[in-house]
Amino acid sequence: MKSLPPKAKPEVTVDVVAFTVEDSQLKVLLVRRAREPFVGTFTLPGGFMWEGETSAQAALRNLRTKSGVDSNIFSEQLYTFDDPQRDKRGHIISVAYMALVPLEKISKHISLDVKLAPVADVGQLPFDHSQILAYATKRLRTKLGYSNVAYSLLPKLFTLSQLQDVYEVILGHPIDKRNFRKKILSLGIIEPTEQKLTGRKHRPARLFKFAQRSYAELEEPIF
Amino acid sequence: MKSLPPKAKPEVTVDVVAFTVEDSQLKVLLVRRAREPFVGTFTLPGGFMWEGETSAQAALRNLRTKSGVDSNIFSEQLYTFDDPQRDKRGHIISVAYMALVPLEKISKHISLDVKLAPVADVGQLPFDHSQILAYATKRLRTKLGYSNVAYSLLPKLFTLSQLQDVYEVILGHPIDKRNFRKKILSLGIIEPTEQKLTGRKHRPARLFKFAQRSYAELEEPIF
DNA sequence: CCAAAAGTGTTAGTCATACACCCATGA
DNA sequence: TCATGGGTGTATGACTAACACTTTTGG
Repeated sequence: MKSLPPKAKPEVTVDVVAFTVEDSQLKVLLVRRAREPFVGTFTLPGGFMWEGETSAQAALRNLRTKSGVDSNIFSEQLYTFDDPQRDKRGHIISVAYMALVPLEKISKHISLDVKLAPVADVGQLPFDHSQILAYATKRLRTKLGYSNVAYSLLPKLFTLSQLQDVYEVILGHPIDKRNFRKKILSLGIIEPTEQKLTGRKHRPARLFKFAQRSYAELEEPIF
Repeated sequence: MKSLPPKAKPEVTVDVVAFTVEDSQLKVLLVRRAREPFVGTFTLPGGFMWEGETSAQAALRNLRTKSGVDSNIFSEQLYTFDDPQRDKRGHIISVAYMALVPLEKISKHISLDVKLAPVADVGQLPFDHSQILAYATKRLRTKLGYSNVAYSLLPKLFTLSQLQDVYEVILGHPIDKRNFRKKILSLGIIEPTEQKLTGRKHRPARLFKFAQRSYAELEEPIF
């Protein structure tokens, strides 16, 4: 291998894959680019990392300034994408983050420049954002299997059917209702409340809450 | 949050956690630093990433130039460590890599400046290298459970006891010999050969090989 | 013949899976 | 009273975990 000039250094950006579940579909937040390259097309929100901040801060800052989504959401670093060709402007590496947001915290920010796209049919995204999205989707699926992350996609109170829907949508296959309830309750990560969800045209569902609304890994896998 | 000057950018380095198994212990490769800060102390091999190369290339390049270890080893990106305070010289982020090396490929490079330290008692390392090492150790443990990575720590031919030793050392607990053999053989990731390992003062062991000597993830977890 | 590691099956318990009906409500 | 989703138990098969003795070699 040739020695390149040791003083030429790549620049660092962050990109955020913000997921939510809507209408029994896994969706990702996309924003319209304000600049070249790819002005006007929808991409993952992202931008340059600044000196003095962490990439995690940069990720949330970019998510906030580009989409308005803010406040107390789950996020975690995924992977650093660094193919020298990934951005035509030069060698720009990207630290990718995944954010999980309950729908209620996104809806009000939807606009002409901020949209939710079903992951199943986003099509091609600019840069290597399709690759980043694929990586994030896989990570989310895996993570669901050994942690309580589902809390970050649901409101404080939810029904078991809503919870099951989150699992089915992300795992991509149906789950038996009785087995799901047995399993999830035996893990002790959620607790029943006295409240019920009424006003639907069927039997009211009991509302549950997560025992802990912060990330925790489980001893034994769920699946 | 205040707007920092958008043109100040962090610099990018790579650090490599190179594991091997020796004497029934998980060990990590450390090299003596040639420069300030921390001249003369042992740290993970690493260095600046250059423009035009990927971080994966930078990781293997640094491993090679600082320790001599080369040629066809397993490596994967772990995580990007980016606390602005992690390096006193300024905001320098590090893309951490894990490398897995069979002992035979390391031994000849051991010297006054290159050593193997048991992970169980390395003590504190400079920078945030202890944190990086802890992260790598956890990743390795997890990965062992759903992939064939063990191949990367063993010679082409090995006995079942050697393989079991790798698992026990990394997982940190003993495994029942009969159950281990049953399980690992049922997965089909290794195959028996006709050869035996003789010359020991006990019954010769059959030698096995991995069906595939490249990374593969398993359908079902091993543990 | 002794020491050392190699090699080999069975059993009991636990866990995952498959499966169908009644209930409470709003319209 | 009908349509809709909420809520519940059991039985079977599969897998995990625990366990001890014989074999083959070198010294």
